Amino acid sequence: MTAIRGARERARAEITAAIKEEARRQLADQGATKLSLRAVARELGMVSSALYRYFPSRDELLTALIVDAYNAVGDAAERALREGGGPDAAPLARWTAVCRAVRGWALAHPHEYALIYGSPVPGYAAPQDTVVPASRVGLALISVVRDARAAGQLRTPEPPEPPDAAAEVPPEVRADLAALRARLAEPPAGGANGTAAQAAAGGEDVLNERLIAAWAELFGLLSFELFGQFNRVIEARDAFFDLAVCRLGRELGLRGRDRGRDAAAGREYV
Amino acid sequence: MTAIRGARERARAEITAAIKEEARRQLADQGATKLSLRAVARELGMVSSALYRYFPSRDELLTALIVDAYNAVGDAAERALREGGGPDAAPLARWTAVCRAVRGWALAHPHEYALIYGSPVPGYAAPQDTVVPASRVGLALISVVRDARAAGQLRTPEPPEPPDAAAEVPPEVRADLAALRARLAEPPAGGANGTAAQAAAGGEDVLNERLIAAWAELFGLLSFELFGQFNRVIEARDAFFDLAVCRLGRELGLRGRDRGRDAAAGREYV
DNA sequence: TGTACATCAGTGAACGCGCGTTCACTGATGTAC
DNA sequence: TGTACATCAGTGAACGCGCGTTCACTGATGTAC
Repeated sequence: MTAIRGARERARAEITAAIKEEARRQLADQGATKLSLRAVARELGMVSSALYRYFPSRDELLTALIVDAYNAVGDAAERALREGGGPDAAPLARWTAVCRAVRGWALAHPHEYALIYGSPVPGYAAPQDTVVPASRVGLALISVVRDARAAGQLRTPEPPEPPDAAAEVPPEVRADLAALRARLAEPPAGGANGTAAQAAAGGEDVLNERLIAAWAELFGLLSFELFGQFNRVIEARDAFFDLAVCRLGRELGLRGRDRGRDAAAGREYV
Repeated sequence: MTAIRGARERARAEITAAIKEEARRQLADQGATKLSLRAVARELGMVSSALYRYFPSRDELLTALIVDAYNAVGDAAERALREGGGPDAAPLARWTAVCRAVRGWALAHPHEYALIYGSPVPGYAAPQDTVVPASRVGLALISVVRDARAAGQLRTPEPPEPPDAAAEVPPEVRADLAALRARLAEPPAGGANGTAAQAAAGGEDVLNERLIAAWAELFGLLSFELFGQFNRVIEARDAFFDLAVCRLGRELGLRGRDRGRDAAAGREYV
């Protein structure tokens, strides 16, 4: 990756970008299924076969758009994590900042949202390249909770009332959660982190289940809003979303007031 | 609607049903966007133009499938409401029964699920006919809470801890919730129910916000499971779903144990 | 009960369209000596 | 610095496909008298 590249290489990068840009435009117009190589080429003043110099097939172009979309929403979430006050801000404020950033991106790019969080495109199988970008929003949400705990700003969830055996996290789920923790664990500083991790695990299962469910709820709210299920049900979309994610964060045990709730209503969503 | 109809009318109903059935089959194979009148006709041994005797366009056929899908999942939810023990069963058990029924249908009919809860089909605008069927699952969930309250089986939600002004339901959302309550209210038995409804409203807003958010979370969980977001994250799908909806129900204040949690793991979903 | 007419289901051909992908090709841009 | 060759971007035509929808038509099924 030299800073100065040959003219050919530069041209290639530019045209690749132009193709993706035009493809995104058509995506926003018509949705993923209507996206066609021919139409993109036509709009760019090229002949359709020329696109094959840049993308070996329509599916590869789609994959590139999917990766870009995951990265765009991931960027938005991570920016909110930093600019929402950094690790020192009130955890609840960070949580809602991330949620609002994701919603802001989704409202601004509904078809890209549908591309990655809606029905899978028929006949298209997501390749491995999408896995890491796809996880960025989830990781941002996890960061909020982690940082809060590190700062002693996390209440421990109250046991259910009345106590109920069904509230315990069953072993299969515990295994999933343990695998996740292992995957997310930073490389160990000391030697044996396995046992330490296991010791800490028991108390965390309930929290982690809530966190994953909150992650699903966030996108459930967005999908309902964007895909029309809230039509004739909830019209005060901004306020309802704020209220719901604020409650969610509080249920996770995040401390702090949700500063900026009013300020966010109008301008924060572009 | 006479019970005995002419042969023509009967044939018409049968063929209409056969068309929808074949269309559903293709939907399950390839998804909504690939559904084509020509392919349906071909499979039924008809010529493509013959379908226009039954559906004036592809969009009308799609609409019929959408309505059918909403009704199918609505049926499943309502059946669970009745067979999950009726109004006298423990509210939490009824709640999880409805949630599981919805999931069971979704897993059995993923493409129909995607048709109604996934990305909107581009260029297709859902007509008014879909509104009522689309609301049936939500109404079933509401019933659980209503019946529980009527039976004194509903805990009132605890105020947030620490008390937070942001936790109060803002006026715009209160207006939406009031409109919903009005729409759902049974015709008044006495004369002036307006004031009585208003009096009861204040205490209900928090509950109703949670209920709608729970509704969104239910489908957020299902969409994540069906659309692939849980891949490499949660593999114990049954157990995780049960755990999450059980907690959800408890957070709503529904009393009772979640009976049948173990029994449900394997067989209940078909 | 029988006949004359209207209604309807289904046919087959056609219109016009857009799509993804392949292939042999022409020039222009880069590279090695 | 100049020349010979290789690499690459883009062209234009073509293949083969499937789609939604229209239209004039043929028979069969129903209805009114």
